[in-house]
Amino acid sequence: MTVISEVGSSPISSSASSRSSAGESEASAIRQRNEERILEAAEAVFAQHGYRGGSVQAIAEAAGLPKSNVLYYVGSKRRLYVALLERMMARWNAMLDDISVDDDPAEILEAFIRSKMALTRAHPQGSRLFAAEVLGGAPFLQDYLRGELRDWVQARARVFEQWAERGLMDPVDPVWLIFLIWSATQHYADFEPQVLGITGRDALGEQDYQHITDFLCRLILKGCGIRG
Amino acid sequence: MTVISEVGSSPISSSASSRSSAGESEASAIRQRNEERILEAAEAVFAQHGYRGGSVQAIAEAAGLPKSNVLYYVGSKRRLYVALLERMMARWNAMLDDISVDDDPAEILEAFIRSKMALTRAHPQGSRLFAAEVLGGAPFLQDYLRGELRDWVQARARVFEQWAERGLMDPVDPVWLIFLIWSATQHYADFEPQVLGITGRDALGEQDYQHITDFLCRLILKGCGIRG
DNA sequence: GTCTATACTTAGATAGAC
DNA sequence: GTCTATCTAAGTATAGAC
Repeated sequence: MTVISEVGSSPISSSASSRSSAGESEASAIRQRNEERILEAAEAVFAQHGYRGGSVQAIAEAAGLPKSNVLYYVGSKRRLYVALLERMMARWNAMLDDISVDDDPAEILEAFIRSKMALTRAHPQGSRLFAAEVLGGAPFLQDYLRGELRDWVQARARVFEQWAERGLMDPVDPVWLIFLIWSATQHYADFEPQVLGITGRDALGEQDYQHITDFLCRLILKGCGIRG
Repeated sequence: MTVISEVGSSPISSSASSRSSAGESEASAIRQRNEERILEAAEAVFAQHGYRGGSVQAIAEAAGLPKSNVLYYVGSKRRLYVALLERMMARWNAMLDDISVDDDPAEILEAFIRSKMALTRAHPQGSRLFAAEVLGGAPFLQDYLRGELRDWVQARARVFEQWAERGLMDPVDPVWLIFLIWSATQHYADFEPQVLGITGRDALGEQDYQHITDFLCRLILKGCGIRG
């Protein structure tokens, strides 16, 4: 799975492999530790400021390391950014499991909403990173969007259409439906300051996410004519 | 209406006023022309890269002016950014005022969705600028979100609740409903590369927006139990 | 293998030329 | 009033020290 085309970059924090001695040595403890810190820090910084706006300096400070040290581990700002995007797309792909026409629409659609919401909830920074990348024109993710992800959406769309033909749901445009679900679920991570500002809270808790998920499931299923 | 608190900045391209001679002179033709170019260019650049990532250099190139010249007109990068945010928030406020407090839920809610969609459609760059600002933690817009916008949402929420009490719609959480509408409508501008990549088009036309708007109106109204 | 001093480029801003 | 040469800070990256 090579999500990003632009760069022939060997992933930074992949399962194994290092350029050190012969073949398959594990990364040293200190390296592993520093890389983890860097990845977390960088995800937050890039999520907040985008690729251009996120400085290695800011990442270094957030990771508690000298700037030059960060570059030693990750090679370049670009490679770091790509590694983060790949990590997030891997999470996304793990969520996109397959379904068949014979499954129950209500069950599947609800699982769809819930898993997307869980992904957003589990990785809000990754969600924002993705949002910033797309907002900036998706320079690194274009191929992924036009390829893998598109195929998945089209396949899913066909299933929805068949459900509609069988009268199991309204004949809504399946692609717009998928976008609606994605946008609604992403919103609580990506626009968190707006949500918090308007609701007057200082954080969204597990309960809030429960309520929101239930609300979305109910409204969307009903809106599609499932469980009418 | 002072949307942004941080800076005591006199707006750049306001209706009248200039620092020149005595009082109320009109901006010179050349100034007006250059400022317009700069505002448009800057909106695009900040929308793409955020505040930090958007360089004066990039804005200058997009506007067809030397970098130093841009700074002469706008004073500073910060002032320019604030002016753009204020312009966008003014549009937003104009939209919010537009929605009358009628008594027919279906009519109101549909008008709500349509006006928000029209705003996004009319100013996609402004929409992305706003998105980038909020994604970055809304450092400039916090007061607006916690103040004006919050009040508007709360007032509107109370109306929705009264409708639910009268049995005119399902008892959905009105604030989550508003967020759903905002996210769904914003999505087509903010995540345009994703939408285009997946649908395989190279632009969304007037027809697409019509279809999407109709789709959203139908699904959301039905989902709330209006026109059940 | 780990880290830092140094190089070079671009950033935002201004003082001064026209 | 309009515009540009110039300044200082911050940016990424690397060559070389430990």
